[in-house]
Amino acid sequence: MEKKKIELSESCRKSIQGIKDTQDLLSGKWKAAIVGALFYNGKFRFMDLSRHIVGIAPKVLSKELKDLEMNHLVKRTVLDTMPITVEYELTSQGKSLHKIIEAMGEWGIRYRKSLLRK
Amino acid sequence: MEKKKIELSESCRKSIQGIKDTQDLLSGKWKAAIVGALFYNGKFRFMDLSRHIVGIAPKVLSKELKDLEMNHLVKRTVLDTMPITVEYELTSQGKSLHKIIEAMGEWGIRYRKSLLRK
DNA sequence: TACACCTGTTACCTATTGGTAAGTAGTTAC
DNA sequence: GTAACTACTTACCAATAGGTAACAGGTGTA
Repeated sequence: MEKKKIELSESCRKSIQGIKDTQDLLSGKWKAAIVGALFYNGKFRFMDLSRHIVGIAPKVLSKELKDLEMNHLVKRTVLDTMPITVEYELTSQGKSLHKIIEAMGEWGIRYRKSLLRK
Repeated sequence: MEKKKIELSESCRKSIQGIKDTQDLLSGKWKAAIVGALFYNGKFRFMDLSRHIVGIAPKVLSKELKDLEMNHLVKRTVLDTMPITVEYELTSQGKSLHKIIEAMGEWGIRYRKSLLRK
C-alpha cells in the first residue's frame, strides 16, 4: 500500500508560522479590538478607550495595553497636563496591522449579517 | 473647562464589534493556524493536521476542530475507507476568511524578520 | 471640606485553556 | 499474535485569563 506523504511547501510552513506569531501578539479577548479602536481613532486616552471598548475592566485594559506596548505595537505617552493624561497610539509597527484589522472588521460585519439572515 | 467628547462614528463602532466577533471565532492558540493550514492545503485528515500543526495535542486539535465546525467554518467528512479516514476542509464561510489569514501570514513573516534585524 | 476626575493598582476569585499520559475500538501488515 | 495505523476520548492537572470590587494618589471645582 502506497503512503501519501503530505508535505507542505516551505512557504506554506512559513505562512502558518506567521499566522501563529500574529495570533500570539493579538491573543485574548480584547487586543484586536483595542488595536482597531486606535487604528480608527488615531489616539486615545485611557478613559476614552475604556468607554469605547465596551465592557472592558480597567485592570484588563491596563494589562492588554502593557502587552501591546511591550511588543512595540502601541506607544504610550504621558502628557504634562493637569490632571495628568496619557495617550495611547499605534506605532508604525502597529499601524502595519491595518490589513488584518480591516479584514477582521469587514468579515465580522458580514458574518453577523449572515447570521441574521437565517 | 471644555469637555471633549470623543464619539466614534457608527461605522467605527460596527467595525470594532466586527473585529471582536472575528476574534471570538478564531480565539485560542491554534484556530487561526488550523484555518491557515486548511486554506493552503485544501483538505487534511486528522493525523496529517496534527503533524503539520506542530506541537498540538490530539485532544486540543479535536476540540478546536469541533469549535470551528460548530461555527460553520470547517466541514468534517467521514470517508468510507479501511481504516476509516476523516477529512476536514473549509466551508465557503471558512474560505471567506482568506483575506485575514493571508494578511496574518504575511504580517507574521515580516514581523519575524524585523525582530531578526535587531 | 467634600466630591469628581485622572490613571491606574491591588486583592481576590472562578472558569477556561491547554497540556500530559493513557486508553478505546477497529483494520491491516509482518 | 503482535505491532502499527486510523481517529479520537478520557482522566487529570496547572497556569492563565478575565472578572469584580475597592482603593490610591494626584489635581481641580463647588
